[in-house]
Amino acid sequence: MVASQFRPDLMSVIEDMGYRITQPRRDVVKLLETKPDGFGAEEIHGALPEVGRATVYRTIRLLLDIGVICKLVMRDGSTKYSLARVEHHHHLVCVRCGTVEEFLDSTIERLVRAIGAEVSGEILGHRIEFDVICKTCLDYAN
Amino acid sequence: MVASQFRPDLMSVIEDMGYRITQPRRDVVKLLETKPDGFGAEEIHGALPEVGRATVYRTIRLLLDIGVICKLVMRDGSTKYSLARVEHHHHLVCVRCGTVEEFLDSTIERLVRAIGAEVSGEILGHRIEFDVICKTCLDYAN
DNA sequence: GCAGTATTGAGACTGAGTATCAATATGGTT
DNA sequence: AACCATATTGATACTCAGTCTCAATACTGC
Ligand SMILES: [Zn+2]
Ligand SMILES: [Zn+2]
Ligand SMILES: [Zn+2]
Ligand SMILES: [Zn+2]
Repeated sequence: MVASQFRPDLMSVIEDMGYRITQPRRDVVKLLETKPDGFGAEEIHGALPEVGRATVYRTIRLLLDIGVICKLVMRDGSTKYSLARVEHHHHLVCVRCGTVEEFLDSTIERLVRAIGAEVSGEILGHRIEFDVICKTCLDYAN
Repeated sequence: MVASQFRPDLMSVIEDMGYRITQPRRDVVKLLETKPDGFGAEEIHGALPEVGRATVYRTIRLLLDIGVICKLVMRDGSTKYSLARVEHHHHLVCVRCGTVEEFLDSTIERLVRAIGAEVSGEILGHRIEFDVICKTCLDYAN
């Protein structure tokens, strides 16, 4: 089971994968559903004193495994996790405020597939990432 | 000064940037010029007992700053550095042997520029990375 | 060669993430 | 509703990559 295009209840995705529904998992998931712009692990931990640090990291790993969040390494080297709304997508990351936006473009996907034919070896996957200054930050600068 | 298309002597690039020519820097640069496939920082350090660990990391940072190597975060989370032969390029990373190959495609660059117009906000840069099984690993599997 | 400054190296330190393991919570069963 | 087997938790110790500190040393311009 994988996250659908329509953001189902994350807890039921976890359950469907055969994992148990626990209070810590509920807490973490509930919190990150309110943070669509990407969040750090320690940020979650700080906001949930009742959940152990190890459990926060374990839950993040679990959510990564089942594909409902994505991991992003920012330009400054820090790591952010962000809810995955759609299955295959890329990211626009604002270098100023850090906001993460998902990005889809069928043309680029077609091209990427075409490149597979030209390249020696077999392409298994790809990642595309844009460094941007988002609309909000641009407006704010004026 | 930035690395040219023709891999100039890295030491002179360093000198041109106003940094001093030192033995540790010579050692690190010399070693990594023999490792075109990407290398880890500890790997360099292990191979150069006469150079301090901090200096290895400092030299890597310096080379990143002047743009003659690139930093790659592998799928397993480990970090590799790899000589940059050409200025703007992307990477084909073999998920089996870890070999890093540089990749250029004018079509994708044109497309990426075109996307800039469609997107709200301003695109500053991009990164594209392919996970592949390289020719050698494919052949070896047969 | 000298002076002034950039660089070095040993080692302490940080921060993200993982391993350990006894204690606890969960879900299926009766 | 209590019971059991096991998945999960949390405190803590640990690892690993990378950075900081600072006294000692090496460069470079003069
Ligand atoms: Zn995403
Ligand atoms: Zn894609
Ligand atoms: Zn490269
Ligand atoms: Zn490009």
